[in-house]
Amino acid sequence: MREGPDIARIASLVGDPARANMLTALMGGTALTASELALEAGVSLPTASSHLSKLMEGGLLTLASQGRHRYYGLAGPQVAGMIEAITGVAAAVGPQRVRPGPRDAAMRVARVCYDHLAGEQAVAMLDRLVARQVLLRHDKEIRLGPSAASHFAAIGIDVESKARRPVCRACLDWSVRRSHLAGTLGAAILDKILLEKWGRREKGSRAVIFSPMGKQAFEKVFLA
Amino acid sequence: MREGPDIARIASLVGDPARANMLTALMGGTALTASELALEAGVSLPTASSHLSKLMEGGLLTLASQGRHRYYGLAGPQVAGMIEAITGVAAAVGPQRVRPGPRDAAMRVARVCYDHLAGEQAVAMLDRLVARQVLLRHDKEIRLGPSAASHFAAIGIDVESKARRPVCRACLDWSVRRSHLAGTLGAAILDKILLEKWGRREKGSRAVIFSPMGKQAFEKVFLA
DNA sequence: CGCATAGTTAGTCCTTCATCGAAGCATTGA
DNA sequence: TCAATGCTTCGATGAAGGACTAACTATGCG
Repeated sequence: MREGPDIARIASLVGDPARANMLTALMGGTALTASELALEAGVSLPTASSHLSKLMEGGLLTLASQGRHRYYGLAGPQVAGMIEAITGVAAAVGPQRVRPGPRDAAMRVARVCYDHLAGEQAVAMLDRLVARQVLLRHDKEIRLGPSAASHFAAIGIDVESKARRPVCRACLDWSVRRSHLAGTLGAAILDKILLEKWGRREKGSRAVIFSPMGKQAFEKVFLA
Repeated sequence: MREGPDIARIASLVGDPARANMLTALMGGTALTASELALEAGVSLPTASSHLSKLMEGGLLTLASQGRHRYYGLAGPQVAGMIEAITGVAAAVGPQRVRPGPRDAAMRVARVCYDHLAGEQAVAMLDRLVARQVLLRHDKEIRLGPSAASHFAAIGIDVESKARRPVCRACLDWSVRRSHLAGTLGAAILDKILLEKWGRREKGSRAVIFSPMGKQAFEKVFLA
C-alpha cells in the first residue's frame, strides 16, 4: 500500500461529468454562480449545489458571497494547471470523438484559457514570436529572447514581472493540438487584448471575438 | 453543456484508490507486473486485472508481454505529468494527513520520481545548484545558467540535449513540499547516480539508497 | 504430459453516490 | 412585512461499478 497525498480523492472529484463540466467552465477565468454552473453542467440546481460543496470541501474552488449571489471560482493556478494537464491527456488519448475540437467556430479561433488566450490565433501568435526569436522555445519550456523586453515594453507590458508565477509557459491547445502561450506574459497579453478592446468576451462562453480593427492591430503587433 | 476532450473519463480512471495506487507505483518509472500492482494497490488479482484493463482502454498504460509476465507501464511523460499535477494539488489542499510525507525514512531522503530523483537530497541539490547559479530559477521555471554546460559536461552530462522534453523542470516534492529538478537534466542526473553506483534502487520501492562513498561523491559534485 | 505459476473472464453481492422533488433559509426589493 | 429570487438541505430512488470467489486460459518447467 502507498502513502502520500490522496490523489484519488482529488481525481475522483474531477471524475464526475457534471463536476468536470463545471471546472471546465471555470477555466474561463471568471467566477460563476451556482445557477450558471448548474446550467453549464446540465444538472438541476440541487445537484449542482451538492457538487459545488464537494468541490469546496476538496479545496478546488473558492467562494465569494455577494448578497444572495455566490460566486465560485477555481482555487488557483495550481488547480487550473491540473485541469489543463488532465485535458491534455484526454485530448491525446481520446481522439475517438469525430468532431476535432469545439463545435463553435469562434471557440476554435480564439478563446480564454483560465487567464490567457487560446485557439488558432494564440497558437499562431506563439509560433510567430518563436520564429522571430522574441521567445525561445524548447518544447514545453519557453524563455524570453534578447529582444523580448523591448518588444513587449513597446506595447506596455513589463516582462520583468516579479510575480511568483512563471513568465512564460506552454499550454497545450486541445482544439489545435499545439501549444500556446500561458504564464504571466500570456495573461498580460490577454489583458491587453481586452483592455484595448481588440476583442471582447462572448457572453456565457469562453470565445473571444476580435473586431476587424482589433484583429488588424493584434496581427500587426504579434503576427507581423 | 460543454464540448471538448472527455476529462471526466480520464480523471475518474485516476479517481479510484486502487488505480491511483497503481499509477503512483508506476511513477517509479519501471514497468510492473499485474501481481505486483495488485499488491501495491492492496486488492486481489482479479480486481487488479479489471482495473488494469480499464487503464489500458483509457490509454494511460502501455503493455509489454514477456512470456507469462505482463509488464504494465505509464503510457508516457504526458501521463506522468498529469499524475504529478494531481499529486501537487492533493498535497497542497490535503495536509489533513497528520503524517508529513512517507513513512519510510529512506523514501524521505531520496527516491525515484518517474525518471528523476526526489526527496531531501534532490531538494538540497536543486537549492545548491540555484544558489551557485548553475541553474537560474524563477518559481516553477528553471533555466540553465551560464556555467551549466561546463559544470555538467565535467561529469559527462550533455545539457544541450536535443530531446523533445524540457531540459529543466521543477517538480513539487510532496514529502518536503518544495521543488526538485525534473526534465531531461533531472533524468540524466538520476542515470548518473545509478550508473556510477552512488546509490541503488531499493527493491520493490522507489527509495534510492546511497552508499557512503556514493553519498560523498554526490555531495562533492552537487552540494559543494 | 502434468503440475505450478501468471493472468483473465464470469457471476454475484453490495456499497457508493448522482439525481431530483420538495421543503427550508437567506437576501433583496416593494 | 410580504413576495420573489438564489441557493442549500433533506430524503428517497436507482444505477453504476468495485469487490470477491470460482472457474478458465496460457506459459513455463521438469
